[in-house]
Amino acid sequence: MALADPTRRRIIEMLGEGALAAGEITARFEVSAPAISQHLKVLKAAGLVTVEISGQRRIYRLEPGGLDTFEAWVRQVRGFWTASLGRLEQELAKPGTDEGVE
Amino acid sequence: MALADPTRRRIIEMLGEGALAAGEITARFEVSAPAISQHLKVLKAAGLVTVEISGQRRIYRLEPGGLDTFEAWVRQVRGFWTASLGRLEQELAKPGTDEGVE
DNA sequence: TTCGTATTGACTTAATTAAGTGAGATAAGA
DNA sequence: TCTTATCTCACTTAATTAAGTCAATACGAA
Repeated sequence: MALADPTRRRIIEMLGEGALAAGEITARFEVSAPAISQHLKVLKAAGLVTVEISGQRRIYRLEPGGLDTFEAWVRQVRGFWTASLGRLEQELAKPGTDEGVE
Repeated sequence: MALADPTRRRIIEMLGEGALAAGEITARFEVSAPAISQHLKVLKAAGLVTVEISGQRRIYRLEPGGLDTFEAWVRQVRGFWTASLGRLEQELAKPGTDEGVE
């Protein structure tokens, strides 16, 4: 699941405040550039973010419909009144349920 | 010309003492990894070195016939008695003569 | 239950590709 | 001559792909 990982959720939160280049996202974490690159790949595959190539940079931004789709999915699975990302943590962390929002 | 650049000649000298992974070559210079990667690409295109992929590593070694071909070329161009790499420096450094040994 | 044995997933290291910069050479025009 | 425009080439930065490690989970057999 794309949002199972806390690092990916933090990326989504960051992008909520505005678009960022891959390198700017990496700078905000302690892990390596490839690690972030791989997270971004998952988020993109799940339809949660989009990329715009600008010269040497890759600008990542939130896909407007992406979180809506995710929210709808969450409601369906758990009921919308418990749809807190924090409380879903254990549920989402279960492996093998990785078909994502899309 | 593949051997016009002193960095590339130093790489060839290093490989003369045995095969090396790309990273080991990089470690012996002060420039960035991509810079070395690009030099290795030129040397490979000129038939002077070969690569063997070994897991995550790329092992570079001298192509046995490569320098022979180069030497023959040098003799043809300058006469074998003046075929010192040092004295050819200015000649080799001329741009636009980049068809190489091959 | 317990003990291998897979599988998953986040991560690192190794290396590369792609894009852009800057210095030196070349050539054409005023 | 001077100067301006173009080209080449070594280089850097930005980002990624590929390969491998490691810990946690899941799972079937003894």
